[in-house]
Amino acid sequence: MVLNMPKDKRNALRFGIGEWYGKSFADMDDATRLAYANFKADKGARLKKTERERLAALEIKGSSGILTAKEAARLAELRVKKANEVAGNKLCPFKGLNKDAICTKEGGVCSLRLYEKTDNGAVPIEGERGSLRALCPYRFHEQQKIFHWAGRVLLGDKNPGLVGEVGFLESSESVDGVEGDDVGRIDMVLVKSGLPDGYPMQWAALEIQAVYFSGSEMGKEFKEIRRQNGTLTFPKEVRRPDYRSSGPKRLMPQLQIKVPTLRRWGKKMAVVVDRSFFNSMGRMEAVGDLSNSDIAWFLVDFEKTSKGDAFKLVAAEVVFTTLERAIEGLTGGSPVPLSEFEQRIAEKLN
DNA sequence: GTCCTCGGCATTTCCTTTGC
DNA sequence: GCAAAGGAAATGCCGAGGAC
Repeated sequence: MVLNMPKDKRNALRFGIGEWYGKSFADMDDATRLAYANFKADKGARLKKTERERLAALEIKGSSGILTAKEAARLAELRVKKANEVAGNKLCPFKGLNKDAICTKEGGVCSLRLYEKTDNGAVPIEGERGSLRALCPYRFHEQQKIFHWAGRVLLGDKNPGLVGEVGFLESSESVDGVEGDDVGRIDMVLVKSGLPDGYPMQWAALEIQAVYFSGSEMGKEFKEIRRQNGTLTFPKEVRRPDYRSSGPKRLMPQLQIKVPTLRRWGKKMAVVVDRSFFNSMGRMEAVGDLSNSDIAWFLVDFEKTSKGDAFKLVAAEVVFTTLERAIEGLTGGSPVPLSEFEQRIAEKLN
């Protein structure tokens, strides 16, 4: 951890942009860095979900040549809107499900990376400490590797069906709410394919957790990149992956709400994080086999083989845990003895 | 002064309902 | 079929405050 080193050394290390619109920040040329820093996405040109779905449906129907005049006009209109969307935005190379999918993350920073200050600017730290910290959940969608991986491990099917946003908790009637409203959703469900009709459905829930950052807004970094004409310089501001916000605050409540129900149903929860995220948590006692677990942690690395290559997502390791051990790990510490805690209270009273 | 945690507001995304 | 409006949940981000 950065803090566990001398202060002068700490000041020479900062987190900066790891990947920007899918490309390695350290390896891109100055002109590209400058162009990205100047880029402003045209949010107004983006298609709505219903428009996107309608376009896809009409394209399929149109390929068989049986569109009505009204449908053909609508298709032409949506194609123009799609072209405008692509022209006014950057593409995301990781959203594998949609062709020409655009990046919708403000600023387009996919991941952070640690840099060391040098006389001439900065160099990225290599090795484990220099690994990418994914900021955007779509970073994990690269070529849908994680879905193939999780499907194979949990369902014995490397090409499972994918379903998003499925409501699984309904509210009770209350003064301010109506009974039956969805109050909780599972982000993604992997469904085993190819089962005979009437055969019990086999599926697993999947959560992806990227890390948020804490520190100055990225806009200040973009401003500095413009000021330096795109050269690779040491990050202007201090930022760090905010594992406390991402783990105990975001991921832990999700697991506490969803896993008990999944456990009653005899289903597993897959959680996909990068290795740095997992290592930032407290130690989790693993169980030896999927059958004894509630949660399967799918840990990924981001590697590149040579300078200039894009980083590739690599399936690194699967760790099986119970919910209880996962909560202990996410909490990230062991309680102090009661006597020590009461001593601390006494010190604050004095 | 710097770093880290965490509370909470803002924004995004999605779903449902309604009316044309 | 489509768009607009409204609401809910999830996510993203900022900044205050405490520790060092």
